[in-house]
Amino acid sequence: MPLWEQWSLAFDVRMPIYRQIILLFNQAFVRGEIRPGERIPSIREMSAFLKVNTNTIQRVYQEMEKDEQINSKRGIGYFFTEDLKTLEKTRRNLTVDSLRRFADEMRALGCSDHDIMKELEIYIKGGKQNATCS
Amino acid sequence: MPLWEQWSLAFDVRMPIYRQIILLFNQAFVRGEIRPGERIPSIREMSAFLKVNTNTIQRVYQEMEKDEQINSKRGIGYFFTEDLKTLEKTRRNLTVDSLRRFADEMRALGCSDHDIMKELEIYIKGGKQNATCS
Amino acid sequence: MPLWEQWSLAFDVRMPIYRQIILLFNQAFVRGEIRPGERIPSIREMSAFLKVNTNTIQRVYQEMEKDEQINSKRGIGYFFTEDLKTLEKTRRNLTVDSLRRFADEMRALGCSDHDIMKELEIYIKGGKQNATCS
Amino acid sequence: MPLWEQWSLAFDVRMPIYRQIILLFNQAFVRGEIRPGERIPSIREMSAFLKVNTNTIQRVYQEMEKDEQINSKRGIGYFFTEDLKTLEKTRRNLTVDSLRRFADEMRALGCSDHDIMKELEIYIKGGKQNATCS
DNA sequence: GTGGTCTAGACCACA
DNA sequence: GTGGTCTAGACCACC
Repeated sequence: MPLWEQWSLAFDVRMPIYRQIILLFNQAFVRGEIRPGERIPSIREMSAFLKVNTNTIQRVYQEMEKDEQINSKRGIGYFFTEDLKTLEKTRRNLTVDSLRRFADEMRALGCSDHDIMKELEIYIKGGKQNATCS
Repeated sequence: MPLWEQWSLAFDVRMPIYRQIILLFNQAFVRGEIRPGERIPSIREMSAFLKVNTNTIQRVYQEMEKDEQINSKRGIGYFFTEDLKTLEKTRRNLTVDSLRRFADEMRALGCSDHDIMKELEIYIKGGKQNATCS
Repeated sequence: MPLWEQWSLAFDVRMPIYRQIILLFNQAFVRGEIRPGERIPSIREMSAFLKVNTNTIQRVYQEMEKDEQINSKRGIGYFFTEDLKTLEKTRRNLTVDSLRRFADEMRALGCSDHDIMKELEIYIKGGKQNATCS
Repeated sequence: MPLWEQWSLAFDVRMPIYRQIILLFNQAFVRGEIRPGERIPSIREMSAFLKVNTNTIQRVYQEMEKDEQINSKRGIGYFFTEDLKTLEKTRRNLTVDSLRRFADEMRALGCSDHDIMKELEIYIKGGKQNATCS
């Protein structure tokens, strides 16, 4: 079963659909579930898989091509880049974005650095309790 | 000097102005910078402070009222709730939202729980280097 | 203890405060808790009791005087009417208003007349269960 | 003929237009005149039908979305929820609101439970006479 | 085309 | 003065 068939899209959670799809591609790429150089489905196939408009997929591929994550070969299809530096750059970008946003949000709530670590530890390990956050 | 005079709004960061303002209110509320029961500026005052339209502030206040964080008294003004449970609920909501989003994002990149903690520690302590994330 | 000291006002439940107060007066009048001809508190006393603006009470008394439920005697105070027909008219008005509104609302939900009776019986007798309403 | 084309709005009956529209939607929903999952007219269509401003409809739809009665899909439209629990919840809310308000109003007039049933029966069956209400 | 946001400005009832 | 509602119209991103 193709990887993307199990992707689920959240319509309108303040992130446009085409960005959600790009993110899912990137995450699968970083997790190693897409091999460098691998062919990706055509726009029509993909839009059928995800049940979204072809224009949306069109835009997804355009943006990913602009970021050099995929290459189009006219008349053949789209292929993931084989450049490992791109992979690494993607990983870094996604990681530091998450880290920065998370740290900023917690500090805005008055949490000290120590609190943040503690909250996260509790959340990951325990499940649902959280500390007092100063 | 009023608290809100130093608030800065980032126009167009993929978050509508009214949501940004709500977030700023909530964060100040959680940090303890707003006393329960305190009166908040009138719609007209606030819109002058933040240099946005009165309707935008109106919307902010109405949404916050629906979440029971403030109460309106017609012809008098808006007042923060005195219910400390609301404060606690707000804190919890903001905290677990951040935690969940962060953990989900990192796991989607293939990070183990141990990796997540390590990445965060490095980010907070060190500055910008990050681990390899498995 | 004066009757009105236990009256509670709901700020902003889509019924202006002055109307709420008039309603409370009328209900007490209909229930027989106010004797015809009885003196009612001055505007200043009443506004102190209910913790509302004197203008609000002013309006309450004006409207009630217009409806001939109270009479003002200049320099002395306000007094409830001694006209029993007024009392009866008030009772009728309040009753049919409630009945009509209730019946209209239930019919708008698709309830038959029989359903309405049944729902009401269940609500009054039982507490919280209600029928299926067709 | 579309359902909503026969809806009539009462301008200025102490209930804002957007609330009236929400109520009409809810009542039609409860009466089963709207199928779960059905698409509802676009904001612009609806504002043309009812001859009110687009913003008013926008507000209607947003409030209904927050109550989980409809879902928005950006660039596509609004759709009624398919969750039957929401339908049932709506029915219950509207019903018990009516029941409670009615019972409270009648009791405030000094009616016993038995009187209330009797008054309602007379009103529904007979037309306009009402009992004496103790 | 759709929904989403924002502005400017008006009017109202209320306190 | 306050909050509440509504309109007209603009602009945007998205599908």
